Amino acid sequence: MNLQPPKTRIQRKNTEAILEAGLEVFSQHGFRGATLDQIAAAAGLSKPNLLYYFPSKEAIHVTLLSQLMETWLDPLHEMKADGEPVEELLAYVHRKLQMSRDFPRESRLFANEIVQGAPRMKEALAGDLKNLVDEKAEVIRAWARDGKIADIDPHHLIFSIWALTQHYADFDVQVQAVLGPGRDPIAEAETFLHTLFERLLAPSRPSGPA
Amino acid sequence: MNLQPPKTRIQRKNTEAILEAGLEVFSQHGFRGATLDQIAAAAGLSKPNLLYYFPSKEAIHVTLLSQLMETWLDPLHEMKADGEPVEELLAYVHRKLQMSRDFPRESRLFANEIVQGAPRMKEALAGDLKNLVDEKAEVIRAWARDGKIADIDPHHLIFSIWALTQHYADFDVQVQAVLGPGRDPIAEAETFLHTLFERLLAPSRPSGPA
DNA sequence: TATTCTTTTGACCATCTGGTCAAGAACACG
DNA sequence: CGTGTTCTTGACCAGATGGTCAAAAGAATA
Repeated sequence: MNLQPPKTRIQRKNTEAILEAGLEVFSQHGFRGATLDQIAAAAGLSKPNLLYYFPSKEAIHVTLLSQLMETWLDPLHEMKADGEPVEELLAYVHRKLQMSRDFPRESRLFANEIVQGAPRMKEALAGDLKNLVDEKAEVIRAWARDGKIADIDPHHLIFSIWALTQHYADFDVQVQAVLGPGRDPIAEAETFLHTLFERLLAPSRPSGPA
Repeated sequence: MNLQPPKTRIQRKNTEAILEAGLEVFSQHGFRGATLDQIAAAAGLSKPNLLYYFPSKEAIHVTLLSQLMETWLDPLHEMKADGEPVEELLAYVHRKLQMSRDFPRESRLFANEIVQGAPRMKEALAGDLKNLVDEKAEVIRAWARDGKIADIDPHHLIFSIWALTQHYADFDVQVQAVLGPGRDPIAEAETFLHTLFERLLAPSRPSGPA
């Protein structure tokens, strides 16, 4: 078992290479679809060498998943109760969409895991994730109560943000196939989603300070 | 190789059982994650017997996928240019959400395939799917031009319907984990999505006959 | 340079998995 | 009932795959 922070320079380099390779391969083929040989090759190591750094295939996967969880929750964490509600929510949408652009593999790794029933993540979902979402849902509910945004279900609002933004990473092949070549799906999505959430969130009877 | 429509009663029964089992197993584990033994067991057959009806694992998968494609496009097909625009679109959302409720395995089978790059479906996506979507996008564009609905990108509108409805099937574990027990996610989604699309589609300056 | 600790690897293994095959069981039908 | 056809299965196989191990090669340190 390795220590949490790799000690030597060479250890750090190789564990990083393995995780990068694992991300690449797992996100493309899923856990069972990925092979140690693929990952080893992608990391530029021999299979036994790879297993010198991680005790098993599953260990690599688990490490990736738990690292990912933090990155994944970050954008939601950044949404602050004391900001301007619509702005805060639109900014959250923006951050999530940027993640689809910048970290599509991470998104697909996550998607693969969830679609298949999250066998290795259920606790995290019902734990950290649920807690954070519940907390932010309360913030959103308060905004709605104050008439700052429309009165909609906060949980489903958050789901809709996830669904709409991650779609552009997870279903990228489909999006590309349907749109055809020469387009920038995420740039277009930026505009579209801005409009969508602006309209969805606009309070019925605006209560304006300013 | 089997004839398209299974001849004998027993052939029909077994091929059906196999496809049902395949759907169950593939949708839960993905193509590579599924094993012939699992499928055979789920179908109540021995592995060699299963291979008497389908020449290979891939053949089962392909059969499922192509059958699925039709079912999948149906709800969009039903959206008619001569209906009331907002109604037609909301009805489409409704149908898609019902599919998430009634055919979650089909949705996940599809999701698995797309997330992993659609290795066995790319042609279908760029062919039938793109054609249908382009056609319906034109209908939507016309509605927008006539001021019947808001002027938004039709392709991304369709993507948003897919993303939002399929999310409740594909990411069901996550939705359940976050919402906690004792709720009916899809019933709630029905309300939420109705509101969302109503607001999104409402034309800026209503052009009303009636 | 000698010694020790870390890193790397070739050879190997047990198991799993997709798929084959020949022979037996069940069935349809005259 | 007899016979040809369809259906089913136990035994088997080759290749892939996750993982082991002992020994070699490379740092690091003295």
